[in-house]
Amino acid sequence: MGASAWVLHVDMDQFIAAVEVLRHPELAGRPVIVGGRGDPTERAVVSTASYEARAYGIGSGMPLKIAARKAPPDAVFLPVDHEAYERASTEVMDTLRALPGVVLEVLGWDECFLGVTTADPESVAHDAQRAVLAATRLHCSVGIGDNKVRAKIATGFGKPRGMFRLTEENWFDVMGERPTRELWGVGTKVHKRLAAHGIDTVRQLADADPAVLVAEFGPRMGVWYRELGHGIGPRVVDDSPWIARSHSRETTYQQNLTGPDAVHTAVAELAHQVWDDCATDGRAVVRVHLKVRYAPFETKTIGRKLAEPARSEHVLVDAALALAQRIDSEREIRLLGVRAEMAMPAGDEIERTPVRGRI
DNA sequence: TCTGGGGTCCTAGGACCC
DNA sequence: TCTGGGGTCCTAGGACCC
Repeated sequence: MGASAWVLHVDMDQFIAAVEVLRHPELAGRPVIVGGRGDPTERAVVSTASYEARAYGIGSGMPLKIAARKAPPDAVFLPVDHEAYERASTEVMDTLRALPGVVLEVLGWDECFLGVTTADPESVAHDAQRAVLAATRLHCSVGIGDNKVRAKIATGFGKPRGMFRLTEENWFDVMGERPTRELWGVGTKVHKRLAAHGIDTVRQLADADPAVLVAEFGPRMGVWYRELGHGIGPRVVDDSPWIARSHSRETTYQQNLTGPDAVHTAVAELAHQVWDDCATDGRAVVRVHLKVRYAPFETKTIGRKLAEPARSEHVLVDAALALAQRIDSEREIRLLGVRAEMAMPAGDEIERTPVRGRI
């Protein structure tokens, strides 16, 4: 059996909760919920729940208030500590990058793709798990696939601490009868729109009329979703350094905000923070957006391209404040956000793919 | 039941030009 | 007076991901 090209998807098990338990060994075995500032009465959501907490139906993205209601008395709520997870993440990625013959593409704090040519991908997956555990005392699961889509989906079948292989050969056996929602890139909205066409399962999506999908979702996404049904996806693992296309800052207010003065102050502050992020990258700003969430939950965005790329803070702040005039400051505002798109380096003709996830 | 913060990419529709 | 067809750029909004 000769060597061939494989994609491995490495995903840390309950990463954030695991990092917290390493620092606080006395929390081992207890339901740990990390989110916001660690105060379950605030407007915030769960970043990660430990397996013990998941047993009570608590999961990522859930409002902390709901989590608090479901949690048992011995549950622990902790604040998010970005720097700690960043450090742990760097250790994990450096460890994996050092494996012989692999190309590593970072997907997020706690996951990455490894590209490797081998006759025995399971053995590489084992090496990856052992190396990460030895270096960081953290466990991970590995999906093995013949492309990124299959590797990514495979990981879920390997959790926790295991591995799973998903390829063209077993794709329909494993995924054919499962709901389209389980595909990477199909969320609740698309799941519903597909169901309206009688498409509920992965196999039905694979067999769907491309013309119907294109009419519903457009030329690019329509074609993409059908390919997802077949488990088709990109195979190239790209280790080129990440270049952010934009930076943004947003805050949800614990008490709704209202009035022009409050809006002006908040937008100026956010724009200032965004400028710091862009300045760190050393790149000019080409476009500015404002995001407003009016209570109860109506989101609006307002944007404008700058007349020319901006390299100074006051241009960004002024542009944001000009856009802020279009906010209805008489209404109750839950959230404000400022986003700056930056000029990309010349020759940014990388192929885009609807599979997202890089954060 | 109440919905964070940081991102990426896609699409619709209008303005404008030839 | 009523009016085509195509292309590009821009804004707004939506969906998804971790």
